[in-house]
Amino acid sequence: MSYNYEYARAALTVDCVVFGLDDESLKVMLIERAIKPFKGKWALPGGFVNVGESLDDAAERELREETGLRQVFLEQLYTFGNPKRDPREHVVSVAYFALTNLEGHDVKADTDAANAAWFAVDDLPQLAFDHEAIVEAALDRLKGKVRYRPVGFELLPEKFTLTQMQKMYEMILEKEMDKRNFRKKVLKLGVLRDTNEVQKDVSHRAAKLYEFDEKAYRKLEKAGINFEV
Amino acid sequence: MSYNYEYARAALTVDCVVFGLDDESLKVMLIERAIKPFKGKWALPGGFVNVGESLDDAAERELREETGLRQVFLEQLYTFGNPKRDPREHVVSVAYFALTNLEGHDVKADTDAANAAWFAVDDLPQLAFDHEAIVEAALDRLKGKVRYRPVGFELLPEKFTLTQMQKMYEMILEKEMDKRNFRKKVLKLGVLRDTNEVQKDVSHRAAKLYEFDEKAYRKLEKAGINFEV
DNA sequence: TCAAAAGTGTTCATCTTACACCCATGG
DNA sequence: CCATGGGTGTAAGATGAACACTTTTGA
Repeated sequence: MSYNYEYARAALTVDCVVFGLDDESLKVMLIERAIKPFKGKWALPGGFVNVGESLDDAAERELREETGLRQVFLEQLYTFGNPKRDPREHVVSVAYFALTNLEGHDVKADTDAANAAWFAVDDLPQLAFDHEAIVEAALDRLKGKVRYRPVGFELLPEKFTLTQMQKMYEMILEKEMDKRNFRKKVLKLGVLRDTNEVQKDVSHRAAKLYEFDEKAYRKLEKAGINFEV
Repeated sequence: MSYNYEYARAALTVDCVVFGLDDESLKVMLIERAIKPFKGKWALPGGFVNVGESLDDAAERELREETGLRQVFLEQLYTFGNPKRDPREHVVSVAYFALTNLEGHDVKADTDAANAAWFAVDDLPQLAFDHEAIVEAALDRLKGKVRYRPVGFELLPEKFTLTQMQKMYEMILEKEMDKRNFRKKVLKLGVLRDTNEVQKDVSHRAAKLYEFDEKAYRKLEKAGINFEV
């Protein structure tokens, strides 16, 4: 089977920058390429968009196929179209960025990717294609977005402590924050619900656990009050 | 001549949302389609991306070819890939948004477009394809961006009065601002250079003319001080 | 009883907002 | 001399930044 067009066409792919967080650092998921070009190099999960398939669907599908991840927060980032970015031919890639909580997402490359793993964003291996630039753009977007949109919660477990939340902001924004001011500010926002539970199995005073209250957030958003950390 | 691929490929286009400003309103440039589909309907300037051509180049080229505009501020916005957005086949469009000052840019459709004209954003005709959604996205981006990036200056003449600048913000953000507070704030930012010139041919006290001081802005940006209106 | 992290208020400086009148110019 | 927009300051309230000690818990 083959397809014929009057004019030449670039190929179209999606690539996903998936962020995860643990105690140590902000991480990105990479897969080891099983095929040429850049065979053996680390790259972002992604692949070709099918004709008739929306871009969002393609990103979701590739993520599922290559990393086993589903139902993560996924948002279009930017489209990379430099004709030299792929050595084979002109391949335009629509990049997505995704946030997920690392806990319980042990990655197994359950498909044709050779291998999948999390890497700290400040210690990435050399990447295939222009994927370094894509990760860079995703990081910029994350940094810009996290301060005025409640996206960071996707990186945390469902129930989290204020200290975990503060550390998330500190890791993403790469600056330290004052504990008292941080708590005052986020509690005043009114989007955290106290679960009346506390941490278990910690060898110090157990912290309260909070949840992000999506409904409350939507209400505030409609009222024109804006989230800002 | 024809081109052959092993897998089907979507077509790739760019579309540009070009904003301009006059005393009355924020405007968008549209062209009347000379060919099917949607022949006779208004649409965003744009067209097919050539293989081997970068997306930015394609956007610039299409803008030049279809509207005669050059050297406008042009930035990638979002990529629209719904397979149904073009009735012919799956066409993925990378949308750009552009800012230009309307003065002296009399549009002449100097090419194959039937006609080109400016329309107030709050009074657009029915548009071809999903171009309404694209304009919407561009407006959202403009509103979000103008408050913390000095992009609005692209919409003003090179030398402008503070009142013109204030009106620009009021039109984009759709809310009124206090004259004294506005002036205090923007002058304190330190990115406006007083040209020592004043308006001519006005039948009232002539206002001072200012220029945007790009160098000063870059310095402040490097120092980590951020622009915010 | 010690180590480790949780939790909590006040002060000072800065920024935001609201608000009204005189000035310069051309017709 | 009048119409039109240009230009200016102050006070009150809200917000942001700096800062240190006590509490709880498990080992």
